[in-house]
Amino acid sequence: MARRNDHSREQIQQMAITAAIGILNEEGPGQLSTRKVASAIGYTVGTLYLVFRNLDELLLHVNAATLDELHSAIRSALANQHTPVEQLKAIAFSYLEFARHQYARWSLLYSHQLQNGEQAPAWFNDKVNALFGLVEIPLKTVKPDMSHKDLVCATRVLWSGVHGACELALNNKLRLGDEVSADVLIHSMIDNYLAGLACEQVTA
Amino acid sequence: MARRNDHSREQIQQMAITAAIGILNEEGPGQLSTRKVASAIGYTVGTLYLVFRNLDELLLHVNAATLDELHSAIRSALANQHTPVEQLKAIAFSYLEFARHQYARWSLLYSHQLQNGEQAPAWFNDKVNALFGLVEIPLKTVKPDMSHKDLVCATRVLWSGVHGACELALNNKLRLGDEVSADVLIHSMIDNYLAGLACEQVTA
DNA sequence: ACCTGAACACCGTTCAAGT
DNA sequence: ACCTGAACACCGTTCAAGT
Repeated sequence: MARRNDHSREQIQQMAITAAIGILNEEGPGQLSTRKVASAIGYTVGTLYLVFRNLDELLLHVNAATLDELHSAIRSALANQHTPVEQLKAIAFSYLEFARHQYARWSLLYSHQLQNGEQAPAWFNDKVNALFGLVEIPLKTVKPDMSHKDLVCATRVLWSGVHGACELALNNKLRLGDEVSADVLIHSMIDNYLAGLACEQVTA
Repeated sequence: MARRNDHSREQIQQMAITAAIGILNEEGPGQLSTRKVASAIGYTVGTLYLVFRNLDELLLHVNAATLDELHSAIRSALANQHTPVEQLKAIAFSYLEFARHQYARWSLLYSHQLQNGEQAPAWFNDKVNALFGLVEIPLKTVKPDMSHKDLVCATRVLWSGVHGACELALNNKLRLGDEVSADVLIHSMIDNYLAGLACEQVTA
Protein backbone atom coordinates (compact mmCIF):
# COMPACT_ATOMS: atom_id res chain seq x y z
CA MET A 1 0.00 0.00 0.00
CA ALA A 2 0.74 3.68 0.29
CA ARG A 3 2.61 3.95 -3.02
CA ARG A 4 1.25 2.20 -6.06
CA ASN A 5 1.94 4.44 -9.01
CA ASP A 6 -0.52 2.36 -11.02
CA HIS A 7 -1.96 5.46 -12.65
CA SER A 8 -0.92 9.02 -13.42
CA ARG A 9 -2.73 12.02 -11.95
CA GLU A 10 -4.51 12.50 -15.27
CA GLN A 11 -5.55 8.86 -15.45
CA ILE A 12 -7.02 8.98 -11.95
CA GLN A 13 -8.89 12.20 -12.82
CA GLN A 14 -10.33 10.62 -15.93
CA MET A 15 -11.28 7.42 -14.13
CA ALA A 16 -13.07 9.46 -11.44
CA ILE A 17 -14.99 11.50 -14.00
CA THR A 18 -16.09 8.35 -15.83
CA ALA A 19 -17.07 6.64 -12.57
CA ALA A 20 -19.06 9.69 -11.46
CA ILE A 21 -20.97 9.70 -14.75
CA GLY A 22 -21.71 6.00 -14.30
CA ILE A 23 -23.09 6.54 -10.80
CA LEU A 24 -25.13 9.50 -12.01
CA ASN A 25 -26.69 7.42 -14.78
CA GLU A 26 -27.31 4.28 -12.78
CA GLU A 27 -28.16 5.55 -9.31
CA GLY A 28 -29.10 9.21 -9.75
CA PRO A 29 -27.67 12.47 -8.43
CA GLY A 30 -28.60 11.70 -4.82
CA GLN A 31 -26.29 8.71 -4.75
CA LEU A 32 -23.19 10.45 -6.08
CA SER A 33 -20.54 10.87 -3.37
CA THR A 34 -16.78 11.11 -3.18
CA ARG A 35 -16.65 7.83 -1.28
CA LYS A 36 -18.60 5.98 -3.98
CA VAL A 37 -16.50 7.44 -6.77
CA ALA A 38 -13.31 6.53 -4.92
CA SER A 39 -14.36 2.94 -4.30
CA ALA A 40 -15.57 2.61 -7.92
CA ILE A 41 -12.05 3.38 -9.16
CA GLY A 42 -10.30 1.32 -6.48
CA TYR A 43 -8.79 4.19 -4.50
CA THR A 44 -9.61 5.78 -1.16
CA VAL A 45 -11.29 9.16 -0.78
CA GLY A 46 -8.03 10.79 0.15
CA THR A 47 -6.66 10.13 -3.31
CA LEU A 48 -9.57 11.98 -4.89
CA TYR A 49 -8.50 15.09 -2.97
CA LEU A 50 -5.00 14.65 -4.36
CA VAL A 51 -6.22 15.08 -7.94
CA PHE A 52 -9.26 17.37 -7.41
CA ARG A 53 -9.54 20.34 -5.09
CA ASN A 54 -12.93 19.08 -3.89
CA LEU A 55 -16.20 17.48 -5.05
CA ASP A 56 -17.13 20.72 -6.80
CA GLU A 57 -14.14 20.48 -9.10
CA LEU A 58 -14.95 16.87 -9.98
CA LEU A 59 -18.52 17.87 -10.82
CA LEU A 60 -17.22 20.71 -12.98
CA HIS A 61 -15.37 18.15 -15.09
CA VAL A 62 -18.44 15.92 -15.26
CA ASN A 63 -20.39 18.95 -16.49
CA ALA A 64 -17.70 19.74 -19.04
CA ALA A 65 -18.05 16.22 -20.48
CA THR A 66 -21.84 16.68 -20.53
CA LEU A 67 -21.52 19.98 -22.40
CA ASP A 68 -19.30 18.27 -24.98
CA GLU A 69 -21.85 15.50 -25.55
CA LEU A 70 -24.70 17.99 -25.72
CA HIS A 71 -22.74 19.99 -28.25
CA SER A 72 -22.19 17.01 -30.53
CA ALA A 73 -25.79 15.80 -30.09
CA ILE A 74 -26.99 19.20 -31.28
CA ARG A 75 -24.50 19.29 -34.12
CA SER A 76 -25.61 15.95 -35.48
CA ALA A 77 -29.28 16.99 -35.18
CA LEU A 78 -28.42 20.11 -37.17
CA ALA A 79 -26.85 18.13 -40.00
CA ASN A 80 -30.13 17.29 -41.72
CA GLN A 81 -31.81 20.69 -41.44
CA HIS A 82 -31.66 23.41 -44.05
CA THR A 83 -33.92 26.35 -43.21
CA PRO A 84 -32.91 28.41 -40.18
CA VAL A 85 -36.25 27.78 -38.47
CA GLU A 86 -35.81 24.04 -38.92
CA GLN A 87 -32.32 24.41 -37.48
CA LEU A 88 -33.52 26.30 -34.41
CA LYS A 89 -36.17 23.66 -33.79
CA ALA A 90 -33.65 20.87 -34.30
CA ILE A 91 -31.48 22.46 -31.61
CA ALA A 92 -34.42 22.83 -29.23
CA PHE A 93 -35.69 19.29 -29.70
CA SER A 94 -32.29 17.69 -29.44
CA TYR A 95 -31.90 19.67 -26.20
CA LEU A 96 -35.20 18.23 -24.98
CA GLU A 97 -34.15 14.73 -26.05
CA PHE A 98 -30.84 15.09 -24.28
CA ALA A 99 -32.59 16.26 -21.11
CA ARG A 100 -34.96 13.30 -21.29
CA HIS A 101 -32.33 10.62 -21.88
CA GLN A 102 -29.52 12.04 -19.79
CA TYR A 103 -31.72 13.56 -17.11
CA ALA A 104 -29.33 13.19 -14.16
CA ARG A 105 -26.39 14.68 -16.02
CA TRP A 106 -28.49 17.37 -17.66
CA SER A 107 -29.90 18.58 -14.35
CA LEU A 108 -26.45 18.56 -12.73
CA LEU A 109 -25.51 21.13 -15.38
CA TYR A 110 -27.87 23.57 -13.68
CA SER A 111 -28.14 22.41 -10.08
CA HIS A 112 -24.39 22.46 -9.57
CA GLN A 113 -23.39 25.81 -8.10
CA LEU A 114 -19.79 26.69 -7.38
CA GLN A 115 -19.57 27.46 -3.68
CA ASN A 116 -18.73 30.85 -2.17
CA GLY A 117 -19.05 32.75 -5.41
CA GLU A 118 -16.18 31.10 -7.27
CA GLN A 119 -16.10 31.60 -11.03
CA ALA A 120 -16.03 28.76 -13.54
CA PRO A 121 -12.69 28.61 -15.38
CA ALA A 122 -12.43 30.15 -18.85
CA TRP A 123 -12.18 26.80 -20.67
CA PHE A 124 -15.54 25.85 -19.15
CA ASN A 125 -17.24 29.08 -20.15
CA ASP A 126 -15.89 28.62 -23.66
CA LYS A 127 -17.89 25.40 -23.92
CA VAL A 128 -21.04 27.26 -22.87
CA ASN A 129 -20.38 30.03 -25.36
CA ALA A 130 -19.90 27.43 -28.11
CA LEU A 131 -23.44 26.16 -27.44
CA PHE A 132 -24.91 29.64 -27.68
CA GLY A 133 -22.93 30.02 -30.88
CA LEU A 134 -24.90 27.14 -32.41
CA VAL A 135 -28.09 29.12 -31.85
CA GLU A 136 -26.66 32.38 -33.10
CA ILE A 137 -25.89 31.08 -36.58
CA PRO A 138 -29.45 30.28 -37.70
CA LEU A 139 -30.78 33.32 -35.83
CA LYS A 140 -28.48 35.58 -37.83
CA THR A 141 -29.86 34.04 -41.03
CA VAL A 142 -33.46 34.61 -39.90
CA LYS A 143 -32.86 38.27 -39.16
CA PRO A 144 -29.58 39.49 -40.66
CA ASP A 145 -30.09 43.12 -39.64
CA MET A 146 -29.89 42.39 -35.89
CA SER A 147 -27.43 44.33 -33.77
CA HIS A 148 -24.95 42.33 -31.69
CA LYS A 149 -26.93 43.18 -28.58
CA ASP A 150 -30.19 42.00 -30.11
CA LEU A 151 -28.56 38.79 -31.29
CA VAL A 152 -27.19 38.05 -27.81
CA CYS A 153 -30.62 38.84 -26.38
CA ALA A 154 -32.59 36.68 -28.83
CA THR A 155 -30.18 33.76 -28.40
CA ARG A 156 -30.55 33.85 -24.63
CA VAL A 157 -34.32 34.26 -24.79
CA LEU A 158 -34.65 31.16 -26.94
CA TRP A 159 -32.16 29.19 -24.87
CA SER A 160 -33.65 30.05 -21.50
CA GLY A 161 -37.18 29.72 -22.82
CA VAL A 162 -36.57 26.24 -24.16
CA HIS A 163 -34.58 25.37 -21.06
CA GLY A 164 -37.36 26.54 -18.75
CA ALA A 165 -39.95 24.55 -20.66
CA CYS A 166 -37.79 21.41 -20.49
CA GLU A 167 -37.02 21.83 -16.80
CA LEU A 168 -40.54 22.53 -15.63
CA ALA A 169 -42.20 20.01 -17.95
CA LEU A 170 -39.79 17.20 -17.06
CA ASN A 171 -40.25 17.98 -13.35
CA ASN A 172 -44.04 18.01 -13.64
CA LYS A 173 -44.20 21.56 -12.36
CA LEU A 174 -46.50 22.90 -15.08
CA ARG A 175 -49.81 21.10 -14.41
CA LEU A 176 -50.02 20.52 -18.16
CA GLY A 177 -52.98 18.19 -18.42
CA ASP A 178 -53.43 15.77 -21.30
CA GLU A 179 -53.59 18.16 -24.23
CA VAL A 180 -50.26 19.93 -23.91
CA SER A 181 -46.72 18.47 -23.80
CA ALA A 182 -43.19 19.84 -23.66
CA ASP A 183 -43.04 19.48 -27.46
CA VAL A 184 -46.12 21.65 -27.93
CA LEU A 185 -44.67 24.31 -25.63
CA ILE A 186 -41.38 24.43 -27.52
CA HIS A 187 -43.09 24.67 -30.91
CA SER A 188 -45.29 27.51 -29.66
CA MET A 189 -42.38 29.30 -28.02
CA ILE A 190 -40.12 29.24 -31.08
CA ASP A 191 -42.81 29.88 -33.70
CA ASN A 192 -44.28 32.85 -31.91
CA TYR A 193 -41.04 34.39 -30.72
CA LEU A 194 -39.61 34.27 -34.23
CA ALA A 195 -42.86 35.57 -35.68
CA GLY A 196 -42.68 38.40 -33.19
CA LEU A 197 -39.11 39.20 -34.21
CA ALA A 198 -40.17 39.18 -37.85
CA CYS A 199 -43.31 41.29 -37.70
CA GLU A 200 -42.69 43.70 -34.87
CA GLN A 201 -40.28 46.58 -34.33
CA VAL A 202 -39.66 46.24 -30.60
CA THR A 203 -39.06 49.58 -28.93
CA ALA A 204 -36.20 49.71 -26.47
CA MET B 1 -38.26 15.92 30.08
CA ALA B 2 -39.97 13.43 27.81
CA ARG B 3 -43.45 14.96 28.16
CA ARG B 4 -43.79 18.71 27.95
CA ASN B 5 -47.00 19.43 26.12
CA ASP B 6 -45.85 23.00 25.68
CA HIS B 7 -47.15 23.10 22.11
CA SER B 8 -49.71 21.32 19.97
CA ARG B 9 -48.78 19.31 16.90
CA GLU B 10 -49.90 22.20 14.73
CA GLN B 11 -47.88 24.73 16.72
CA ILE B 12 -44.73 22.64 16.42
CA GLN B 13 -45.32 22.26 12.66
CA GLN B 14 -45.73 26.00 12.26
CA MET B 15 -42.68 26.77 14.41
CA ALA B 16 -40.60 24.36 12.30
CA ILE B 17 -41.76 25.91 9.03
CA THR B 18 -40.96 29.40 10.29
CA ALA B 19 -37.56 28.30 11.61
CA ALA B 20 -36.73 26.60 8.29
CA ILE B 21 -37.58 29.79 6.39
CA GLY B 22 -35.33 31.75 8.76
CA ILE B 23 -32.39 29.40 8.21
CA LEU B 24 -32.99 29.50 4.44
CA ASN B 25 -32.92 33.30 4.42
CA GLU B 26 -30.01 33.76 6.77
CA GLU B 27 -27.72 30.83 5.99
CA GLY B 28 -28.81 29.54 2.59
CA PRO B 29 -30.20 26.22 1.37
CA GLY B 30 -26.97 24.33 2.09
CA GLN B 31 -27.28 25.00 5.80
CA LEU B 32 -30.86 23.82 6.22
CA SER B 33 -31.06 20.54 8.15
CA THR B 34 -33.52 18.79 10.42
CA ARG B 35 -31.11 19.11 13.31
CA LYS B 36 -30.81 22.89 12.89
CA VAL B 37 -34.55 23.34 12.58
CA ALA B 38 -35.13 21.22 15.67
CA SER B 39 -32.63 23.12 17.78
CA ALA B 40 -34.00 26.45 16.51
CA ILE B 41 -37.43 25.58 17.93
CA GLY B 42 -36.07 24.02 21.12
CA TYR B 43 -36.94 20.41 20.37
CA THR B 44 -34.87 17.38 19.36
CA VAL B 45 -34.86 15.93 15.84
CA GLY B 46 -37.05 13.05 16.93
CA THR B 47 -39.91 15.46 17.59
CA LEU B 48 -39.72 16.76 14.02
CA TYR B 49 -40.43 13.22 12.80
CA LEU B 50 -43.46 13.12 15.07
CA VAL B 51 -45.10 16.02 13.23
CA PHE B 52 -43.65 15.58 9.71
CA ARG B 53 -43.15 12.36 7.80
CA ASN B 54 -39.65 13.47 6.82
CA LEU B 55 -37.60 16.48 5.68
CA ASP B 56 -39.38 16.38 2.32
CA GLU B 57 -42.74 17.06 3.92
CA LEU B 58 -41.34 19.99 5.91
CA LEU B 59 -39.89 21.47 2.72
CA LEU B 60 -43.25 21.01 0.99
CA HIS B 61 -44.81 23.24 3.64
CA VAL B 62 -42.01 25.78 3.29
CA ASN B 63 -42.69 25.82 -0.45
CA ALA B 64 -46.42 26.22 0.15
CA ALA B 65 -45.71 29.33 2.24
CA THR B 66 -43.42 30.61 -0.52
CA LEU B 67 -46.12 30.08 -3.16
CA ASP B 68 -48.58 32.05 -0.99
CA GLU B 69 -46.17 34.97 -0.69
CA LEU B 70 -45.35 34.87 -4.39
CA HIS B 71 -49.06 34.88 -5.14
CA SER B 72 -49.70 37.98 -3.06
CA ALA B 73 -46.57 39.72 -4.38
CA ILE B 74 -47.88 39.22 -7.90
CA ARG B 75 -51.38 40.30 -6.97
CA SER B 76 -50.19 43.56 -5.49
CA ALA B 77 -47.99 44.20 -8.55
CA LEU B 78 -51.06 43.65 -10.72
CA ALA B 79 -53.13 46.20 -8.83
CA ASN B 80 -51.72 49.24 -10.66
CA GLN B 81 -51.77 47.83 -14.18
CA HIS B 82 -54.60 48.22 -16.65
CA THR B 83 -53.74 46.88 -20.09
CA PRO B 84 -53.28 43.11 -20.35
CA VAL B 85 -49.73 43.50 -21.67
CA GLU B 86 -48.84 45.70 -18.71
CA GLN B 87 -50.38 43.07 -16.45
CA LEU B 88 -48.37 40.23 -17.98
CA LYS B 89 -45.18 42.24 -17.60
CA ALA B 90 -46.07 43.16 -14.03
CA ILE B 91 -46.41 39.45 -13.26
CA ALA B 92 -43.10 38.64 -14.92
CA PHE B 93 -41.17 41.42 -13.21
CA SER B 94 -42.62 40.76 -9.79
CA TYR B 95 -41.58 37.13 -10.35
CA LEU B 96 -38.05 38.31 -11.13
CA GLU B 97 -38.05 40.60 -8.09
CA PHE B 98 -39.25 37.78 -5.88
CA ALA B 99 -36.53 35.48 -7.21
CA ARG B 100 -33.91 38.17 -6.57
CA HIS B 101 -34.98 39.04 -3.03
CA GLN B 102 -36.05 35.60 -1.85
CA TYR B 103 -33.49 33.67 -3.83
CA ALA B 104 -33.03 30.74 -1.42
CA ARG B 105 -36.76 30.15 -1.02
CA TRP B 106 -37.47 30.71 -4.70
CA SER B 107 -34.90 28.16 -5.82
CA LEU B 108 -36.14 25.62 -3.27
CA LEU B 109 -39.47 25.81 -5.10
CA TYR B 110 -37.78 24.15 -8.06
CA SER B 111 -34.84 22.23 -6.64
CA HIS B 112 -37.02 20.35 -4.17
CA GLN B 113 -38.05 17.05 -5.72
CA LEU B 114 -40.32 14.62 -3.93
CA GLN B 115 -38.39 11.38 -3.59
CA ASN B 116 -39.31 8.08 -5.26
CA GLY B 117 -41.93 9.58 -7.54
CA GLU B 118 -44.36 10.73 -4.87
CA GLN B 119 -47.01 13.20 -5.95
CA ALA B 120 -47.55 16.57 -4.31
CA PRO B 121 -50.88 16.72 -2.45
CA ALA B 122 -53.87 18.36 -4.14
CA TRP B 123 -53.87 21.43 -1.87
CA PHE B 124 -50.31 22.12 -3.00
CA ASN B 125 -51.09 21.77 -6.70
CA ASP B 126 -54.05 24.10 -6.21
CA LYS B 127 -51.62 26.82 -5.16
CA VAL B 128 -49.59 26.27 -8.34
CA ASN B 129 -52.72 26.35 -10.47
CA ALA B 130 -53.76 29.60 -8.82
CA LEU B 131 -50.50 31.19 -9.99
CA PHE B 132 -51.04 30.04 -13.57
CA GLY B 133 -54.56 31.43 -13.24
CA LEU B 134 -53.11 34.90 -12.67
CA VAL B 135 -51.41 34.66 -16.06
CA GLU B 136 -54.45 33.24 -17.82
CA ILE B 137 -56.67 36.24 -17.07
CA PRO B 138 -54.72 38.91 -19.00
CA LEU B 139 -53.85 36.37 -21.71
CA LYS B 140 -57.52 35.72 -22.32
CA THR B 141 -58.06 39.47 -22.73
CA VAL B 142 -55.19 39.73 -25.22
CA LYS B 143 -56.54 36.94 -27.39
CA PRO B 144 -60.16 36.12 -26.50
CA ASP B 145 -60.59 33.57 -29.30
CA MET B 146 -58.04 31.12 -27.89
CA SER B 147 -59.06 27.52 -27.28
CA HIS B 148 -58.58 26.11 -23.79
CA LYS B 149 -55.61 24.10 -25.04
CA ASP B 150 -53.99 27.16 -26.58
CA LEU B 151 -54.56 29.15 -23.41
CA VAL B 152 -52.93 26.44 -21.26
CA CYS B 153 -50.07 26.30 -23.74
CA ALA B 154 -49.49 30.07 -23.92
CA THR B 155 -49.66 30.40 -20.13
CA ARG B 156 -47.04 27.70 -19.67
CA VAL B 157 -44.81 29.07 -22.41
CA LEU B 158 -44.75 32.49 -20.76
CA TRP B 159 -44.30 31.06 -17.28
CA SER B 160 -41.50 28.68 -18.18
CA GLY B 161 -39.87 31.22 -20.47
CA VAL B 162 -39.77 33.88 -17.78
CA HIS B 163 -38.76 31.27 -15.23
CA GLY B 164 -35.90 30.01 -17.40
CA ALA B 165 -34.63 33.53 -17.97
CA CYS B 166 -34.72 34.27 -14.23
CA GLU B 167 -33.05 31.01 -13.29
CA LEU B 168 -30.23 31.15 -15.81
CA ALA B 169 -29.63 34.88 -15.49
CA LEU B 170 -29.55 34.82 -11.67
CA ASN B 171 -27.19 31.83 -11.78
CA ASN B 172 -24.88 33.52 -14.28
CA LYS B 173 -25.35 30.70 -16.76
CA LEU B 174 -26.08 32.90 -19.78
CA ARG B 175 -22.77 34.68 -20.41
CA LEU B 176 -24.80 37.85 -20.89
CA GLY B 177 -22.10 40.49 -21.14
CA ASP B 178 -22.71 44.11 -20.24
CA GLU B 179 -25.41 45.03 -22.71
CA VAL B 180 -28.10 42.50 -21.81
CA SER B 181 -29.79 41.85 -18.45
CA ALA B 182 -32.57 39.59 -17.18
CA ASP B 183 -34.96 42.54 -17.60
CA VAL B 184 -34.08 42.93 -21.27
CA LEU B 185 -34.61 39.20 -21.84
CA ILE B 186 -38.04 39.23 -20.21
CA HIS B 187 -39.17 42.28 -22.18
CA SER B 188 -38.04 40.68 -25.43
CA MET B 189 -39.62 37.34 -24.56
CA ILE B 190 -43.04 38.75 -23.70
CA ASP B 191 -43.19 41.39 -26.42
CA ASN B 192 -42.24 39.02 -29.21
CA TYR B 193 -44.22 36.02 -28.02
CA LEU B 194 -47.36 38.13 -27.74
CA ALA B 195 -46.65 39.78 -31.09
CA GLY B 196 -46.29 36.30 -32.55
CA LEU B 197 -49.62 35.23 -31.08
CA ALA B 198 -51.24 38.36 -32.50
CA CYS B 199 -49.87 38.32 -36.05
CA GLU B 200 -49.46 34.65 -36.82
CA GLN B 201 -51.87 31.76 -37.25
CA VAL B 202 -49.81 28.92 -35.80
CA THR B 203 -50.49 25.62 -37.51
CA ALA B 204 -50.89 22.58 -35.28
C1' DA C 1 6.15 11.03 -4.06
C1' DC C 2 2.05 8.60 -3.62
C1' DC C 3 -1.59 6.64 -1.04
C1' DT C 4 -4.04 5.10 3.08
C1' DG C 5 -6.85 5.00 7.18
C1' DA C 6 -8.64 7.22 10.64
C1' DA C 7 -10.49 11.27 12.33
C1' DC C 8 -13.60 15.49 12.48
C1' DA C 9 -17.78 17.60 11.99
C1' DC C 10 -21.59 16.97 9.99
C1' DC C 11 -26.13 14.63 7.63
C1' DG C 12 -31.52 12.03 7.63
C1' DT C 13 -33.99 8.77 10.01
C1' DT C 14 -35.51 5.42 13.63
C1' DC C 15 -36.87 3.82 18.00
C1' DA C 16 -36.31 1.94 22.80
C1' DA C 17 -36.71 4.15 26.93
C1' DG C 18 -38.36 7.55 30.13
C1' DT C 19 -42.16 10.42 32.37
C1' DA D 1 -49.25 10.53 24.95
C1' DC D 2 -45.30 13.12 24.24
C1' DC D 3 -40.47 13.67 23.88
C1' DT D 4 -35.61 12.43 24.31
C1' DG D 5 -31.08 10.52 23.45
C1' DA D 6 -28.55 7.47 21.38
C1' DA D 7 -27.85 4.75 17.55
C1' DC D 8 -27.35 3.57 12.44
C1' DA D 9 -25.73 4.40 8.08
C1' DC D 10 -24.24 7.75 5.72
C1' DC D 11 -21.80 12.54 4.09
C1' DG D 12 -17.24 16.09 2.52
C1' DT D 13 -12.81 17.06 3.86
C1' DT D 14 -8.19 16.81 6.12
C1' DC D 15 -3.87 14.95 7.33
C1' DA D 16 -0.41 12.22 10.08
C1' DA D 17 1.62 8.09 9.06
C1' DG D 18 3.38 4.53 6.14
C1' DT D 19 6.21 2.76 2.04
